[in-house]
Amino acid sequence: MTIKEVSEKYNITQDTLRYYERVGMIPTVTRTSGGIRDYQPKDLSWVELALCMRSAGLPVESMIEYVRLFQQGDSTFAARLQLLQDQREVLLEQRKQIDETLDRLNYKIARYQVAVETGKLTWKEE
Amino acid sequence: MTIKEVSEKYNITQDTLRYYERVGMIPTVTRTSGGIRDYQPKDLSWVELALCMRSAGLPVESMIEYVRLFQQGDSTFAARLQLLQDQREVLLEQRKQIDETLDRLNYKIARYQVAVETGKLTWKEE
DNA sequence: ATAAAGCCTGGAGTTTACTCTAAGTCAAGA
DNA sequence: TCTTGACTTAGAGTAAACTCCAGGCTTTAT
Repeated sequence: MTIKEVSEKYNITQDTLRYYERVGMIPTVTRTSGGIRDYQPKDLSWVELALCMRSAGLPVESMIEYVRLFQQGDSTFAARLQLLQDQREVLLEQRKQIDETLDRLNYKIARYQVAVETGKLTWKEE
Repeated sequence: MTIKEVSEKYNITQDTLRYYERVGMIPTVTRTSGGIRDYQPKDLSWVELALCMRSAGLPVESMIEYVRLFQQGDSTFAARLQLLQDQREVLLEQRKQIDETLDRLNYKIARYQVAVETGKLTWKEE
């Protein structure tokens, strides 16, 4: 699969795909004899994992570290487990923040709906 | 309340408080006759709102726009409501992404826990 | 065979959200 | 009054994550 096809499949730019590879967020992608990227299923699964992590807001650096550990082989199982658990904690905390903000937004939205209908505020400022 | 006290209360730097004010993410803070910031309850509630939005990852720019609308007065109720609803959509989507990533992380964590115990992988790569 | 399109690398540029610095002002204690 | 420490602004600097560009290969279609 060419980089163009992959970029269209996942709706990201080719530059981003090259960037992910360059910084080590995914391992080196399979190449043709001419040096052109030819994404194999294994390469795609790394791209998918990287996109999944990034879409949740996890830092590129964590993914780089995970790939680094992966490439060091089976002796890094425990370290990889720890890294994944740490990232899970980050996400749980992030989700908590989002839920708190959603509560606040919902409250304000409800008040503004009344304000829009009646033309006046039912609370003091902000 | 001095900027030092506010920064300690919310655990952010004084620089960040000044930055939020400078870019218009919160309205101008009350000053003493000498020009020094003296946060009033109303100023604090703006700081709180700003921090709440930022902690959920919402962009500074959205908050700036909200403050801008707020300062234009009662004619902007509908626009403010729309803005808040848009931000809610962003957060709901973000939470969805986080939940998907959490599912993936939990799956990998479970497998690595087995791998750490047995010393070998129970799946193919990545 | 050659032009055009697509891909390559290395490196520079951009955006967002701070963070730091410099040079100066204000305020409380000796 | 003077000094010391906190505060002020304007502007420069930084980190993260892309994004763009130049100059040069590779492949495909004519």
